[in-house]
This record gives sequence, structure tokens and C-alpha cells, in this order.
Amino acid sequence: MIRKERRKRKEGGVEEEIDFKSIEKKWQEEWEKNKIFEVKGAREKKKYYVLEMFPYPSASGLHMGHALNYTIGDIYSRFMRMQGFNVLYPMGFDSLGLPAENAAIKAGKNPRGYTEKAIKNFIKQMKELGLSYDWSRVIETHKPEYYKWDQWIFLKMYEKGLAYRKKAPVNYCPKCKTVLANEQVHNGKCWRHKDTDVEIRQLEQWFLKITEYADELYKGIDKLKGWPEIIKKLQKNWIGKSHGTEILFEVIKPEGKKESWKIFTTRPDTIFGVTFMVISAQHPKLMELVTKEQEEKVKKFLKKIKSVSEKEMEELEKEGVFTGSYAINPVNKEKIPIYAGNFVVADYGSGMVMAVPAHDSRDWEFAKKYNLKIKEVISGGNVKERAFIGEGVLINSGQFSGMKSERARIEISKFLEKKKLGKRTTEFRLKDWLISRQRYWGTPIPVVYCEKCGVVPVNEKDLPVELPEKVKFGEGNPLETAKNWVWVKCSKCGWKARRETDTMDTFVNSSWYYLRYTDPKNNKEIFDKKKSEYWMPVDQYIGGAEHACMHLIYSRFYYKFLRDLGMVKGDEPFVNLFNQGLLHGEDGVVMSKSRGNVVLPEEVSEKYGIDTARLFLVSQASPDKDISWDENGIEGSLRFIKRVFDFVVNFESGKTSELVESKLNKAIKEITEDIKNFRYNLAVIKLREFFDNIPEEEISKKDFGTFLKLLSPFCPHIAEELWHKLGNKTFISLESWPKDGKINEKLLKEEKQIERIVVDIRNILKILEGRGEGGRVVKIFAIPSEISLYEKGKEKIEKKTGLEVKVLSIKDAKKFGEKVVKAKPGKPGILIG
RNA sequence: GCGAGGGUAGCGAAGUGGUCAAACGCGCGGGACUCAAGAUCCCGUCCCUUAGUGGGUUCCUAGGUUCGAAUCCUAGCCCUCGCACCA
Repeated sequence: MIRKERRKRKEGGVEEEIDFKSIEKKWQEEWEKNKIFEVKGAREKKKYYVLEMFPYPSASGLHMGHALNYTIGDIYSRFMRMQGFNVLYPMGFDSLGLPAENAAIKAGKNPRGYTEKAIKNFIKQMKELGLSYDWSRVIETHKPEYYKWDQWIFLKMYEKGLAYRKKAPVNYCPKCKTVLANEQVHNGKCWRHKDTDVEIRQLEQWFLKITEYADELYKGIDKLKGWPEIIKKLQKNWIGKSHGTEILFEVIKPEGKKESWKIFTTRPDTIFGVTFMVISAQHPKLMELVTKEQEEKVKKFLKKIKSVSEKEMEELEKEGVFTGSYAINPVNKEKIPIYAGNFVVADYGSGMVMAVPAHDSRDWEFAKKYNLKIKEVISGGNVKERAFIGEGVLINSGQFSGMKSERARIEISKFLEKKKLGKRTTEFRLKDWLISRQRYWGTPIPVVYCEKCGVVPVNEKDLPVELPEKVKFGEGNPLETAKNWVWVKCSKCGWKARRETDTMDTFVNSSWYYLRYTDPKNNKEIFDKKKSEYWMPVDQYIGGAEHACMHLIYSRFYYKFLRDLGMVKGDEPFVNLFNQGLLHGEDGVVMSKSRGNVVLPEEVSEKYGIDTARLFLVSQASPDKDISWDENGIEGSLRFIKRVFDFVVNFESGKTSELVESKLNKAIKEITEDIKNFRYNLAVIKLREFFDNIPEEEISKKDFGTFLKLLSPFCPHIAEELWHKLGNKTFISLESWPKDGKINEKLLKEEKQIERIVVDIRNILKILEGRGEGGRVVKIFAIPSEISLYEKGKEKIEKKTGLEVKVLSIKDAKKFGEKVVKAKPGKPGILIG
């Protein structure tokens, strides 16, 4: 019945074009008008919190790459919503930061106006993508109502001694004119200016003591069951925990003064093999160790290593120079020379290492170069050829000689502990978080410097410390140019005080924003505890892998801090993490404005409809893989959508057969699992597979509606439109997700068998055609038990092959005397004539 | 160097012990429709052979385990990403 209808239309030859634009607009307006995506903390419903990493709102707007990111989360949210969860799916903007400031300076404008315009544009574009955000919960980090709470957290950290100031060698980017965090330095270059070397400067800076949580952050990684293994590995590497022993070495300084240095080593078993010490060339106390005789040489050396460019740094040879000072090995009282070296990291351990050239390849290299003693203390290698870093038996090690190295590590540590010459410790690669930025467009650090009282934190009731509007951009820190803002009265003594003019790193803003979504408009407190307890933790976090180390560690740190403050429950903010792949342009390179290969959603939407684009983006590959934009590919998605649309336009409700019902139930079952596990690509295939079967069968309105529900997370506008075309009055977006029912496997198997015979018949026909022969009738000789099966499928076979079908028993085949008619179970004999 | 991931038909991409010559999409070829093109629909798409069959060679390379491997193990090659002298 349906087939006939379709054929008739084809004869008419008029294809109705789908007006994507007005369909999209219509439903976006309906959704908004009816506030269907706004959520309340309904306790009777189970909550589910889906979150995408919020974007920095750039003026250039969204491109297809962003569309992919958000579509992945939107599909998930829509799916979970239909599954009956109370879904929190918010969006906001990480709107403070260098790019806005730089762009605004370029345009000669204040970053605020610039940023707010960009946000407006972002929201418009996001709405056009059909994303089902709760727009009543938008947060913008540049608003004082938001960053007030950044400042509040800072004050709490200050109270607890977790925010502190210290002079430290810092990374300074001459282009950004600001200090960078370690994480923002990539291979010695600025993360934003890949061609700019980062300089080292000594400044007073604010730090957050993330290292206080280093061990917990490290240990907690294993409990993150819903996180990708790769991210967990990256974090572990980043935090870099290593066990070892801190050994006290006596250092004899030039004037003969003695000083105790804690030297960290993971190999205390090699202590008897120490033949020299190396202090980092960047160490602030280096010059204290340099004797007059060596001063010139050391200075020359420092100058030299400063001038090497980053490229050379990579294959840099170990270099150093003698400082003139000595240290005393605590176990055998040997006097050992201290060198300054370029391969020692200043802020790891104490910035000085004990060198055991026989058993460490770096030390070995250095010793060879400067002709230093190599003393073998663990047997098993050939230390004249290379360092032996493996395990073995100790030699030349006093009372420890003859002991196995693994055991010696413990015994020597114990020995040192007993003599109070050392202790076993754990070192972390993770360093405290430097948050000071000499920039305007960030959260002001809420402290003042009083001439009498020194550092005075701003009172909580005086928050927020708002960014002044009137500043001059140019060299250095713009906030210093706002004189009226800078000079205030000290809240303690009333004397003249100067505000801190540094602002906070933007990663501060993104370290807790997920909590603010739970209560975005609260102006009394950072968030209502009850509300955050209902929604937290984030059940599904979605974002790029590039944030593995910075944002995702900082957020975990903040969450733990707030927990210790009694603000939140639980130890981790994000239960499940999904890393989506990147979209590449047609040139195969990651889509980006600077590359110039962007595809704009507006343009795609105009041409194909946004649902088509959404469908295409997730059907290319598993969403965690990178994919490429492909005009041909999206045509394929368009074809599918057109077919579905077409089908509904000409829809005539029929009776769903048991076979179709089985297929539908199977589709429901599989698609549900696929979406749940982010296998969107496979879900789409199953949608297509099911739909491709319908035109040959009848289906009821209700059951076709079920198909539309399955389609709706991917193509929400089209699904909504067709749902209504079928006569439904509700929003499909709020319908409940279909439950799978009975699947008659036998029927499905039988159908496969029919399909197989159709292929067989076609093959024969083709061969016959090649010979110039043909036939109108096909005789199927089945084994007795299968006769009824083919009898049932007769009509279908006739339709598909265009031949008249006669089903006979194989026992009758002999009458035809043909050797071609052999029959096996599942493979009846065939005779075409 | 270390760590992680990966190499599947012309391309993209599923599949991770038998049901695999291997889903699906794109591309390509053929057919229907059309005056024609496009769109649409149907069929095909590793090679040879054939009345639906049978055979051969495949899932980076080379070995191995197994009754049986794209799937497991070993070695090697290549690609991508992360860390990069952390003592």
C-alpha cells in the first residue's frame, strides 16, 4: 500500500524540498518559548549532570569543529532526558583572558564590550545548532557576580595558608608581557606564541599551594573509573610521584661556612659512588657557592647557557663548571666538588643532585666530559663503557658491600635516618600553581599592600574587587594606570595602601564553574549547598584531551579544597570523562581560524540543514576519533534525511508485522546501548538499517513515532517536525525513550534466509543474462521442513527478483531431471526457466 | 629517550578467537526513470571461476599459539599524540 503510494509520487516527479531553515527556526522558538530545557532541582527525579568544557568566546564565533563538540554533549543530554533523568545541561563562557585583552587592545576598545558582543554571537550560534542548554543558567566569568567568588575562594585559601607570595624564578613571555605558568610553557616557548622564547625573571608572585594536595590528586587518579586511561596516565606523569630518600650533605661555602643541604635521590644505594655534586645553573643560591677564583668561569658559563636557543636546548650536551665549593658525603666523609650544571632542574628537589656517574647516565656523560672520577659501587655492569643503572650487588660500599641493591636502598635509608642524616620522602614533579598575571582582563587578586601592615586581604564583605573601567593599555600591567583604583585605605589601620594590581590566571575561573551552574544567580554565597549537593558531581564531562593536565588537575584541586572547607561532598568533581575527537578541515588539518580551513555552521545549515550536519558529524566515526569534514559525506546524510522526510509526507499508517516489530525492538535495544556508550556512529547505522527496511513493509503510526524518537537526539528539529506531521501534539524532545520489547529471532533469521535466496536468484539471472538466456519463472525446491518458509516469503522474492515464484519440494525435483537442483538445509534448489 | 594510542578493501570507518572476503558511509561501475543531465530508486564493487557454486589471496611485515586468528603471543617497520635531562 505504501509502496504504491511512493511510486505514484515518483511518477509525479515533483520532489518537495525541505525548508530546513524555517523548520529549525520554528522549533528553536517553540523550545525557548515553552522553556522545555530549563531544569529545577526536582528531588523526586534522578538527576544527571552533563557538562561540556565551556568555551572562551572568541569574536570569530563558532565553526563546525565547535559544532561537533557540542553536538556530542547535546545528543547525550537529549538521550538522558528522554530516559527520564532530570538533566542539567548548562553552558557558559570562560570570558576572561589574554586573547580578549589582546584583541581589544588591537581594536582600541575595552575588553568588556568586545567580550560581551562575542558572547551574544556565541549564544545565537549555539541556539541555531539546536543545542538543548538551559539558557537560564548561563554564567560569564568576566562578570563581577562570578569572579567575586574567585576572590572569595582565594581569601579562603589565603586563610588556610594555601595562597602565598614568594619570589621565584618565573617564566616571562615578552610578547604577552606577563608571567606564565609552567603548564603554559611548551618546550621553552610561550603557549600562545610558539616562536617566542620564554625568559626567566625573578618576581614576587602569588602561588596556590596545589602541592598540598599532590599526593591525594595522585592517588585519586586510580579511582576515576569513568575516565579514559590516557588522561589518567597523563595526569600521573604530570604529578610525577617518586619515592626516594632525602640525604643531608654538608656544603662548605667559600668563606668556610658550613651549610646543610637536603639532596633528593631515588637511589640511596649508590651513595658510596658519589664523586661530585651538581647544582642547577638556574639556582637562586648558586652564586653563594662560587669562589672568587671560579667566579669568572661560572659567569661565562651562565651567559653561554642563557644564549642557547630552544632548538639547541633539545640536543644540548651536559655542560657545567666547577663552583670552587665542596660537599661532604655523609656516609664516608669524602670531600666532593660541587659543579654548576645545565641539566639540573632548579625547582625539583633542592636544585642540587648527588652525582653517581657509575650508575646514572646523565652523571656518567658529565663525568666523561670533565674527566671526573667514576666509582663503581654496584656490580653487574661495565661502567667504563656506560652507566649501569640496573640492580646488582653493592661493592666498595663499606658495611653495605655485598648487599643487593634493592635491599640496600632500604638499609642505607634506615641507617641515615638513625643518624639523622636523612629520611625517606616522596617528591612530586607537580609544582605550586603560579596564578599572578600582570594583565588587565582577569580576576583582581583581593589583597592590598599597606605601608604599615603589609599584605592585607580584602574583607569578604567588600567583595568583589571590581576591575576598573578606566585603564591605559600599553606596556606592562594596565591596572597600575588606574590610580584611583590602586590607592585605597588600609582596612586595618586606615593608612595608605596599594591594591594588588596582578590578576589571576584564567584557569582559576574554570576550576569551579561547574559548581556555579548548580546555583548560578546566588548573590549571597558561592552556591547553595543543597543545590550543589543535588546536582554534583558532574556525571558526564565532555571536552578535549588538551586539558588533561591543566584544567582537569586544577579542578580536582579546587574541588578537594572546597570539600575540606565543608562546601561540597565527595572527592572528585567529574565522574565520567569523555574526550571527543577533533574535526579536521577538508585539507586534513585540524579545523581552525588561523589555518583558514573552517567551515561555518551557518553556511552548512543553509545548504543542508543543521540536523544533517549534526547527523553527519557523528556518523563518520566514533566520536572520540578525529574526523574530517567532507562535502560528499554530508550529501549522504542529506539523502537519508530526505528519505525519512519523504516517507512521512506520504505516510499511511499500517499494521506493524511481527517481523518489523522484532526489528524495531532490536533497533531500540542496540541504539540505546550505543548512545549510552558514545557509539553514535553505530547508532546511526542501526537507524539507517531499520529505516531502509520500512518502505517494503507496513508500519503503524505509533511504531514509526518510535523510530522518530530514536532519531530525535541526532536530528532534533526534523524529528520534532515529523512527530507533529504524524499528528502528535507533544514535544518529541520530552517524550520518553522507547523500551525494547520482544524480538522474534526466528523471524529475523528466516528473513535473512529469504534475502540469501534472492541474492542467489539474482546471481543466476546475471549469468543467464550473460549467455543471452533468461526466464520468467523460478522454481524453488526446498527440503520439506523449509517449504512453508519459502511459501511465506514468496511475495517478497517475487517483488525483489521480478520473477514468478513456485515453491516445490525437493522430492519433486527429480521430475525435472536437472542436476542443478541440489538442496541443503537453508539452501534450496533453484531452477529458472 | 620514556609513556600512550594506532596501522582493516580506492577513501573514511566498524569488527578484537569460529557465524569474516569483513557492517555502514563515501567514491566508482551497471541498470530503471528522463529527449538529456541532475535528483531519486534498484543492483554490483579483492581476484579467478561458476546456473545460486567452487577456489585463491587478504586486515603493516615476519614468525608463533590454536582444530581454527583481522582478532591472542613474540620480534620488527611505520604513523599520531603526550612528557621531555625530575636525580
